[in-house]
Amino acid sequence: MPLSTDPKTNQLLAALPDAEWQRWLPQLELVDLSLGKVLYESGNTLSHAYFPTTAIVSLLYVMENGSSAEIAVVGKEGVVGISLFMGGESTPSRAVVQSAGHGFRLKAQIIKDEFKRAPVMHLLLRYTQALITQMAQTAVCNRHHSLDQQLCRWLLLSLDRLQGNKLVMTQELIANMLGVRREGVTEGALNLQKAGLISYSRGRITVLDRPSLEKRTCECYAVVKKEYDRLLPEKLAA
Amino acid sequence: MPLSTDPKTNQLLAALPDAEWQRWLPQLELVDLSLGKVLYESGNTLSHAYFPTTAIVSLLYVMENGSSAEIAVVGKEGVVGISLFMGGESTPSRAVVQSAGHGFRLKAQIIKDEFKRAPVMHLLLRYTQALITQMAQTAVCNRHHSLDQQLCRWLLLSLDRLQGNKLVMTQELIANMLGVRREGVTEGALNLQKAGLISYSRGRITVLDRPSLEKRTCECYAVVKKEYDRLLPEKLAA
DNA sequence: ATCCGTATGTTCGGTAGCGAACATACCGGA
DNA sequence: TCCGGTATGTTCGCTACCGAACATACGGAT
Repeated sequence: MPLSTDPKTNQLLAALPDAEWQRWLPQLELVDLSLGKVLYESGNTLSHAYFPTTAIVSLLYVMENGSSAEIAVVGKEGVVGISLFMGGESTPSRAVVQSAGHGFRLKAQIIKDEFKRAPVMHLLLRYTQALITQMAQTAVCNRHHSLDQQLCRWLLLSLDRLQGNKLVMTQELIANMLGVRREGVTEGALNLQKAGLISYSRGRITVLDRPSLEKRTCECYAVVKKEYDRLLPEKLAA
Repeated sequence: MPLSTDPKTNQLLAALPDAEWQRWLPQLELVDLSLGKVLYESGNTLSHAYFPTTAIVSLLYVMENGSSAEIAVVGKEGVVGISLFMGGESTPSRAVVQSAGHGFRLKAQIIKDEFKRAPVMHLLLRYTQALITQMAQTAVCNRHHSLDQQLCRWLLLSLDRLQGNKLVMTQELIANMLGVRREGVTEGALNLQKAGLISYSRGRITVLDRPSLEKRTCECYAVVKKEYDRLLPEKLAA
């Protein structure tokens, strides 16, 4: 029977190759994870990575208006603080203990040292973290924001991934992407057209007033954009 | 002005350290990414990683009933096929070209070889992929499933991350996690209690009939569970 | 110049979940 | 044993979005 004080109750620690296990064991610190404890706050640099044994930790996205959505749960199968080895140092999410228990933690520097040896990987891992942010924000946006706002977000994100201010994209396709009905997209697009922000015809969309689009969308766009810019600046320090 | 036939239009390729750039360049294959082209299908092993230059690719989760939701977009800033270096080989998502254009691809084996050198990382990256699946599925679930189903999913995911069949958790907290009103959770919990699947009182929930809970939830639970089991089996080949 | 496929627009009833306000009832501590 | 705080239950009107069915109209191909 695994005890909460046995690091190997955590399945990741249990699965460590022997060499790493030997290196890490003396550094592992048993911690009490009491209900509501915040392991890291949105945007903060992490001091430790946490390996829960008997606790559950929620990864939360908190909106500007305070409403929130869980984007993932971490328990004895995982680790809290993936940004430490993803290379991004922080994430726009918050980690909160959702069910009290124990776990082990490892100083941030130790985790980071472990990953220092791989050069290319850093680049791709940083990108991965940006992608993960986008996914998480999508989940939150699906929960909390209107179709109109999501449409703006989607247009902006798509524009950022191309050059220019035109998109070749039918409303039907956009609806599939957003997971809504085509009619809903028609309505949203009409609103934007009436407001003079975009114009479109048979699958060709032109963005006429990007600043207004950015004003109209929810915060989700900015969060994602900011993370991409942070993690993947134009001039990447290789 | 970046051309679609210049690999460095893709920002990840542009940011490669020189050594890797020299190694990869001869292997990069220019490909035409036409609208609707499927770069990989849910669950399939990837043959290539794709670095778009002028195309946009959507990562889609497709539900059993055919409805779908985009969980992320990839354009010139990124790469399609992160599971290749995450170690999971495949994902339960589909990648579809959403805006025609060009890109470069690299054979799967080449990407994998690049990452062969790092032992511990494999473990954590596999875990990360499982976590990503959970996030993506959360986004889809938020969009398409009823609060009742999401509640079942949430209970099951939480149980999997602890031992036993009890949870210490108020409905208020669950509501925060799911990003819904507490009243909605109350209603859902009542339904489950009436049906004899759970019992609860003042923050203590006991699951009485787990199989029925699994029948009642949406497919999202199974998808996530399966990915965790696949990527992190009890006996991990280190 | 016309035709047809496909993209877009419109309407209608139905419903899940929201926001707000309030009612009950359990449990632990004084 | 009683009290107070907190957890749970209930109601009401409202709105965004759904599903379905149908109307219009653009624009490329012949």
